[in-house]
Amino acid sequence: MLTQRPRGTEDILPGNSEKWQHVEEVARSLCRLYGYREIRTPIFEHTELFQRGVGDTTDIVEKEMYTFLDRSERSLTLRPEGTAPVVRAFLEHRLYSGMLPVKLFYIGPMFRYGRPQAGRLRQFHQFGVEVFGSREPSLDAEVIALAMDYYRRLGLEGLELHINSVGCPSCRPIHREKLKSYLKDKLEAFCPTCQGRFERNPLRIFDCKNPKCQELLKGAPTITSSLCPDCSQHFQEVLRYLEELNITYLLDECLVRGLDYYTNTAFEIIAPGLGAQSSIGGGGRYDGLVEACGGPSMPGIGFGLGLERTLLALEAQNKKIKVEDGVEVLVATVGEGMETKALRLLSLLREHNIPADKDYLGRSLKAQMKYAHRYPARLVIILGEEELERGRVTVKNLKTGDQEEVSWDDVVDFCLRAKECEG
RNA sequence: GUGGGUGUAGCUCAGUUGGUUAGAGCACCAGGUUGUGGCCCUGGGGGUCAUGGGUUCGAGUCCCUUCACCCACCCCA
Repeated sequence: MLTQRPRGTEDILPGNSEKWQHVEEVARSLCRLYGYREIRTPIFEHTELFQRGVGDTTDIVEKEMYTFLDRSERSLTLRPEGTAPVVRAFLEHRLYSGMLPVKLFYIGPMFRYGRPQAGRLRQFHQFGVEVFGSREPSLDAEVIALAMDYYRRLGLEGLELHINSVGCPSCRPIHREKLKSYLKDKLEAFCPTCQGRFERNPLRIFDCKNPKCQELLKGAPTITSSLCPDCSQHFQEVLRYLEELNITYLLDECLVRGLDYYTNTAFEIIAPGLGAQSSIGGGGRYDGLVEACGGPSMPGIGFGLGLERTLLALEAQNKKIKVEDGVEVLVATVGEGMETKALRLLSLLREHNIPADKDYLGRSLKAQMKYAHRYPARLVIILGEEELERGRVTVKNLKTGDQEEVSWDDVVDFCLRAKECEG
């Protein structure tokens, strides 16, 4: 269908686009406060970047990527997430050879092919940050604090911060094996889904909602108990810093992030009451990713927040975003030959940064007044033959209904003053 | 990707056991005498009844296809 947008995409229309501008503006100003600078990477990248960066056994890479060949037979992919492209740019431009740490943020569309649902689109938007060059636990705390601060400033309440440590390449495999050997002889009793998870990602079994599976999991080894001393200490310090910052968290040993590159700290932010798409953001540390992408050994940490879901959460909590609309002045005309004067007045007002507009449908004065009210406009300047012959115009304040004649030369000043009064 | 629900004007919905030119409210535009909004009155524009096919003398109404959205799962943002 020619007039139908592709499945899983959205048009952001006036009335809504202002809300997007708001959530983006809050993100930008917050990043400035925290010392993060914006990076803009391409919408598409070489397919291999995501295969290596995200992990080629992940669902994202296996079945959710928008991959295509360009005219030179290069395999390209619309970015499904923000971290791998930022890492790529970080390496390509050798940002690691400058001042560390490098603190970056991005806002933009991501693409994943899946069955759409509310809060789950094929083209969706994320606000994310990435920091390279430090493995200090205090940085983990800052990154999490930034995410929580963002939601707080937007007015969201009752969010849950789930946090866990997924260990490092030296302790995670050990835990994985411990868990598998524990589950091995009980496997028959688990639900089919969990049996499938056993080989692919045994840690995911903890996620199962089936009460029978949960019962069977009691007594299973937890990741916390398998962490190596370094990881364990790092995690404890992160938690301590969070407490110092008064950020409440939920220790969630079931939390396993879906992307391969995470190490140590993993977290997820949940907005209860959003249905199945209640996870509005998440992130974690990825100390091995930069090196895996061919760069130097360089720790990293970041998060990605879903903007559509954030907006949904705001709506669910009845947090209205003020939409700025209307104009300061609407110029109305009466009689023939007023067009030129109206255009000149408009350009004069706009030169003085007074938002102004006029009717372009040749409406009667009555209809122009109605238009002004609907717009809405604060002032209407009426250009009529009678006044203009005396070098004057009529200015009507729609809020108070007051109306007075002002000389043409004073109109701009008059509007500026009126604007300040109501300012 | 799996299972289920829904689909009539821009929006919210009517539409009787299938039966003439498919309706209402809101919104939009114009009038209600000659230079001033909200209310009221009158009129107007706008729908291939999501799509393609089938059953029937006849389908918005019954059956199937496709598409889109919604819900759950999978996964995640």
